[in-house]
Amino acid sequence: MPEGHTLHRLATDVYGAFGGRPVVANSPQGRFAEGAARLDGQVLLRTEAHGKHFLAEFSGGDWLHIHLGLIGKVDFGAAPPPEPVGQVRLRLANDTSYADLRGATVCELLTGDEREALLARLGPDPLRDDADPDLAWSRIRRSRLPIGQLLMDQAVLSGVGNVYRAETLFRARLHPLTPGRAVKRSEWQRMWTDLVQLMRYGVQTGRIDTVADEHTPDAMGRDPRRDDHGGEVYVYRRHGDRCHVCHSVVRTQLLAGRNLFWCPKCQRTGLTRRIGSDPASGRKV
DNA sequence: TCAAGATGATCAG
DNA sequence: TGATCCTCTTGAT
Repeated sequence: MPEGHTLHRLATDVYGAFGGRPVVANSPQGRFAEGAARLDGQVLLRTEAHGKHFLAEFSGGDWLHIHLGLIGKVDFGAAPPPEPVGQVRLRLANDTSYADLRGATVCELLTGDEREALLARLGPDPLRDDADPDLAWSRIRRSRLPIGQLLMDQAVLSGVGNVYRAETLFRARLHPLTPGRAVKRSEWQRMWTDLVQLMRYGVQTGRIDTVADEHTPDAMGRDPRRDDHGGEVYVYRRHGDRCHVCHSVVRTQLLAGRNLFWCPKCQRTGLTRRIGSDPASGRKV
């Protein structure tokens, strides 16, 4: 679930359900009992998302900070809330709604200064209007690490997870193991523009759909993807299946502990460029 | 019934 | 690089 678009939706949804009013807060599981007790009765002033981090400002001066990690989730429902099911770290409620947080890797209260420090170590977020893609570029162009690894580094840019990484690299026809310093500036600019567009669509729909019109199930006469909440994709978790474009078998490999997916034929660009050479002379394969 | 994974990140060595 | 944490779902046994 949680890539950047999920968190931006969450910020909107939490404010929609609880904004401008006092909340009832508790921690049925007990692990956030102190923090919840502190929030209880405070007015929710605003919510925001930066990359994969959710932040909410309360009238008492506290910032609620949530990071969903790999498995965290928030479920909304109409009041009155039922008995909590499973491990509910935090429940927010009012007259009309409730929301249950489960499985987050971070659920804590921050001061304003701590929030600032958190934001200072995040790279630009394609979903934020104030984001500067050049900040990410200045890191990428100097790094010998694979672009596939840099895209997932939240200090380089924030909000991109494994699905957007795989898909944006496919759409750029760039091999995920291309060293950052062998990526051309024009390629980076196209990828950033693409990420902005794909992730905005994700915020609107809650789905990650990355295939062009001519590659949809309807257009190609194949069954729609049905395994998860994701939409139609080119390579993410499609290893062993045929590429929609060239019919090669999609490959997978572990990189820095995460699964990488790519098409060996469509994504040959960049792989053989020599590190340190003039990017303009980078040879396409 | 139970282990393995999963759209994440941190820490030790 | 590997171990670890968080929770729930899926698929094998």
